[in-house]
Formats: sequence, structure tokens, C-alpha cells
Amino acid sequence: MKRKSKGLSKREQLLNTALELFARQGIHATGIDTIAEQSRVTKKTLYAHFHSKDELVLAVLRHYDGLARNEFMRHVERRGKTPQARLLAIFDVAQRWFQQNNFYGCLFINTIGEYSDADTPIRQICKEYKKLVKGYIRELCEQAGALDPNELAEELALILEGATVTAQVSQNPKTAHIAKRAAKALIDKAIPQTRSTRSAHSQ
Amino acid sequence: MKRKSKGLSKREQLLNTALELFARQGIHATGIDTIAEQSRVTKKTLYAHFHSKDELVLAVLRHYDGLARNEFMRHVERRGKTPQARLLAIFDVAQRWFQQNNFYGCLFINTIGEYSDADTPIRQICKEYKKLVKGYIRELCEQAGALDPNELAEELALILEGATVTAQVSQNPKTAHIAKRAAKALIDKAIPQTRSTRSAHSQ
DNA sequence: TATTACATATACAGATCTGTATACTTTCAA
DNA sequence: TTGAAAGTATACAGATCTGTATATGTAATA
Repeated sequence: MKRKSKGLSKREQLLNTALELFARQGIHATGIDTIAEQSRVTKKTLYAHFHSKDELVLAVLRHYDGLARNEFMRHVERRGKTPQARLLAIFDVAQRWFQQNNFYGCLFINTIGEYSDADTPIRQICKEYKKLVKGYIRELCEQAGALDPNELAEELALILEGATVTAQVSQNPKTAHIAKRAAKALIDKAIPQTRSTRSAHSQ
Repeated sequence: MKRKSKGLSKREQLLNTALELFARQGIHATGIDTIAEQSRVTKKTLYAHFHSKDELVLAVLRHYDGLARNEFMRHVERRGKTPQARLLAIFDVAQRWFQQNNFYGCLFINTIGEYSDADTPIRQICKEYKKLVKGYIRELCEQAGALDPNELAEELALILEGATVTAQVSQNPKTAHIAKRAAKALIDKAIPQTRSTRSAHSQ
């Protein structure tokens, strides 16, 4: 056992601190010293775990990738019981996210804004994350019986993205509401209606 | 006359260079020295025009704000002749933007990712820009006869945002196509149909 | 108990960053 | 032609950044 108090290894402490700081301040604006101090760890230890800042950045992104996707899907699945309900629940989950006081937009989006080089692995992780989220949405669309699941998933993923960015800029969580409204319209249009949804689809 | 070759004042040269570098690399990653060198201007001259980096950043954002909004509206109005056509033309204009080789996403979004402080003037400029764009879209929605112009404008602005971010991440301009498709569905739903649009709105 | 792995404290090298200072040159208008 | 405005070239101050080095302390294991 090499755990200390709070049950967090040095490595996890560093990842959490770095995640918090990167998300709030951006990556270039966050120094290694600050991360080490705030993690109550020396720079030596930090560099023992991560050989460079770039490596730390990559580790943080991968760490957050798992964390975020997992939690996102978990909440969606708890909040909606049918696939179609889950597609809408996405935006309720988003709203709760936007309301958190440590919401600074999507880390991956913000990171890509700082790294425009097309072939940096940092970009690829961000790209991959978005792809996986869209894949999850597409699964839900398939299960919900959408005529063209991929098309609907593309649209919904795009709306989620727009809601996130708009919430970040406006600092107004009601953005999620707008997104949900738009999503509902598109879902109703894309899924052959049984009695499941109560939308104003005359006839 | 204090113009030099190419008809650009030192100030304009600096603003253009800084804009290009900020957009490509991000703000924190771009040094004053680089901006000065690339503008073929000494640091002394730079600081004679802008008293600090923050001031330069603000000037660049304001400069780009005018430039971008103006060009955006100009293209939309040239490409679409009726208000409703213009609402769709937004996404054609966006597509052309995404295809440019110096497209690095929305400068304002990227900038907000680097400045999370709620009350920094930098944030306010970004926020204001988005508000003005949405205002323009709302005007078009009103002219197009939308039942609830504000609601439709919120949705379309959100979709545009989502398309921009998604194009930035995926580096695939077809995102604009997805956005246009979603927008069309929402527009058709929000505007009482005359014979103007040829959508598959059975009866 | 001795070893090994991991951590600390602290200092430093070398680069880069923002911003200023000094001294010289060009431009143009009164 | 003279004088002010604006620009150049260059150096530097002081802070901060990434990354390394040295020497010491601690905790569990063999």
C-alpha cells in the first residue's frame, strides 16, 4: 500500500490539480510550479511521474476523458429509461453540468483552441473524445428507432456542442433548455412516432 | 500621410499580425517579441501604440469583432435574397469559413477558454460579439415571419456555434451541412409555410 | 536491521516573457 | 532648414517558465 491520507496517490493528486487548473486558466497559463505547490508535491516528484509538461497534459486529458464520458453516460442512463428519453436526458445532464460552479466549458474544446497543430497527439485525444460521445449518441438513436441514426446523432451532437459553448460564453445554464427544445424537434422528426412521445405532430 | 508601402499603418500591421498569431497559437502562447518581429516593427513602437499586452489583446478583439461581423452579414445578404433564404445562407457562409486554411475556430470562443475570469473586459467583448450575432439572426427571423423569432434565433445561433466548434475539432467542413440540415428543419417548423420553401412538409 | 523506493527541500541553469531605457535615424511639415 | 514625431537597433531589468541537480528524510520490505 502506498496510499496516503484521503486515499489519493501522488499521481492522482497531480492529475486532479492539473485538471482543475488547466480547465480554469488554460494550459499555457498554468505553470508546473503552481501545479506542484497546489498538489503539495515537489517538482521532483512531479517529474518522476510525468517526464514533461506535454506528457502531463496528455495524461490529464486521458484521465478526464474516461472520467467525463463515464459520468455523462451514467447520468443519462439513470435519468432516462427509454432510448428516446435518454436522448432528451442528455440535455438535462448538460444543464446540471453548466450549473456547476467549476464549469469552464469543455476542456477538450478549450485545449484545441490552444493547440492548432493538426498532428499533435493532444488534438487527437480531443478529437477522439468527441467521436466517442457522438458514437454513444448514435447508439441511442439506433435503439430509439431513428430512420437515419447517424444523421440524427450528428445533429444532436452538434447541438450539445453549441449548448456547451454558449453556456460557457453567456454563463447562463438556460442554454440547455434551448438545446433541448431544438433537439426535441429534430428527434420527433427523425423517429417514426409511436405513442411514446407526446409532441404536437398533428395526425 | 503617414502610410507606408502596402498602405497599412504600423498599428494596422500590428493588429493583423497579432490577430493571426492569437488565432493560430492562442494568446498566452504568443509573445510580444514574436508579434513585433513578424510585423517588422520594434517593441518600442508596439508599446507606443499599445501600452500593454492586455491592451493589445483588447484592441485585436475589437478589431476582429468589427471585421468579422461585417463580413459575415455582407456575405449572408449577398448569398440569400429573402430573409428565410438568408437564414439558410448563414450556413453556406459558415462552410466557406471552415474551408479557409487559416480557420482555427472562433477567436472569441478560444479566447474565453483562456480567460475564465467573469469580469475581465476580454470576456465581455466575446460575450458582446455573440450577442450581436444572435441579434442579427433574430432580425432575420422576424423578417422571415417566425412565430417566435427570439426562440428560433436562439436555436439557430446555438447550431451555428456547434457547427463552428465541431468543424474546428474534426477539421471537416461538412459540419456546416449537418448544421444547415438541422436549421432547415427548425426553420420550417417555426415559420408558417407559404409557398416560399420547398421542404417536404406534407400538406 | 539494512536496503530500496519514494518523497522532501532547495538551489540553479537556461530560456522566454513583459516592459523599459538609451542612442541613433528617418520623415515631413512649418 | 530646422524641429518635432515616429521609427530603428539594441540592451537590459526582473519575473516566470521548464527542467535538472544535490543532499536529506521516511517508510515499508527483505
